[in-house]
Amino acid sequence: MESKEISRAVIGRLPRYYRYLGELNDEGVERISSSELSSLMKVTASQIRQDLNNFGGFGQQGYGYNVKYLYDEIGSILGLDKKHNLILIGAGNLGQALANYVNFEKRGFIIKGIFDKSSSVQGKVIRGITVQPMDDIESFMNENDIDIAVLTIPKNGAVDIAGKLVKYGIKGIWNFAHVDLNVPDHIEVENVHLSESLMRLSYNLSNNLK
Amino acid sequence: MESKEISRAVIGRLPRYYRYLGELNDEGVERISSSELSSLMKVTASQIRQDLNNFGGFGQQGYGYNVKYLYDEIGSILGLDKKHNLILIGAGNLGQALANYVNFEKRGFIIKGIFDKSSSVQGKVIRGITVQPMDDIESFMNENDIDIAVLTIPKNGAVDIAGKLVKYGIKGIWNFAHVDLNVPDHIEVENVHLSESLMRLSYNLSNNLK
DNA sequence: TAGATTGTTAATCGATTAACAATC
DNA sequence: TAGATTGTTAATCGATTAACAATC
Repeated sequence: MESKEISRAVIGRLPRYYRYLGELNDEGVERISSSELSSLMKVTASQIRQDLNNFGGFGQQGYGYNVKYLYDEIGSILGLDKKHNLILIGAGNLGQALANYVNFEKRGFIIKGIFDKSSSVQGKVIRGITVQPMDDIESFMNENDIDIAVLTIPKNGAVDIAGKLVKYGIKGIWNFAHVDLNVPDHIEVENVHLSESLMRLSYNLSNNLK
Repeated sequence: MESKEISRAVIGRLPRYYRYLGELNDEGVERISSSELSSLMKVTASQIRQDLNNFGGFGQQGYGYNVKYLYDEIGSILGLDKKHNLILIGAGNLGQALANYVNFEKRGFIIKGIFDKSSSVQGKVIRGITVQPMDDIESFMNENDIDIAVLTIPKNGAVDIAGKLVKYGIKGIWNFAHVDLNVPDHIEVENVHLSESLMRLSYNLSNNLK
């Protein structure tokens, strides 16, 4: 869709803009300038204008940005105006926690199926969805229009399952397993490596010079 | 401890080095060169050597790096040779999932207390720990040597609680609440904003040009 | 119109990659 | 010693910040 390549750094900041604009909108704020937003978000106004101008001129000289309009625009850039059907692989503690996360559904991410290899959770109902065995993933994906798989299984099984998901036609994987998945280029992987996050905190605690 | 300032980018990569080295070590690999590790991790050998040399010369010309030694060194740089006591604020789905995450304890992160404002979970035992009311945080922190608070509560309460934690002497906050906490400079905050991660995936799905 | 603030170009800063002398 | 590979300097690349002309 976009012709020029947008840098990873810019994309990484979009959701945060989206969050602030959503809150401003909820508070009834109608317009905001890059410098007001800048002091709110603690980034430079220059960066905000540069970032936004990767996608088009959303503002108006002498006025600033219309909060609601910019919020919607960033939402659509992020693809939040479309529905995404998900399956959840791994119904352990983390999987169940994510399944129960209300906010995802609000943003158009809808969990359609839950799968687990352990027969002790199969048949269990989580958020109205019955946990199915792994072998049913293929037929489930054929019958449902699934975009995204959420991988909340231990690292050992993850690479294997990821390979299968690719074969079945998955488009994106939200990977909580503590491995790097090796999938073809046209599959998007977003990693959430919680233990790495905790290690960064640990480093900063040990080396805090401030 | 360190005198020169290490860039955020470098620190962000350390846990991944640590993971790969741990796996190599488990496989019985004794030595590795930057170029071997480079092709394994899909980063440049140059970057590996630059990154490591921020902390000292861990390698040997003509030989490479000793896997076990480098693993231990990075572990200690990350502060994983020390124990960290944690409290968990918010015993909802995500909080419980994290409490049951076995690997943290293995790395020296030990959950000492769990707190929740809802009386319906207070008294419940999670991983051997009884959920206490929020009002008990202060005395608990006085009696126990707590470094890190894990914030798994909705965004509304989070800023407030963070402020209190700071008063009670917390050193670091692992923040899963969907707000930016505004704490003094000497407090380390590591954010895990799951919905922002999912939005990035969504963006990449919509704009995948590959 | 005058004032405000964007969009955008230019300047700076920092991070990554390349190259190679040092050395095991 | 010769070969291999690091540690480190220099070159390149990309991202951030500053500045200002365009324009609402």
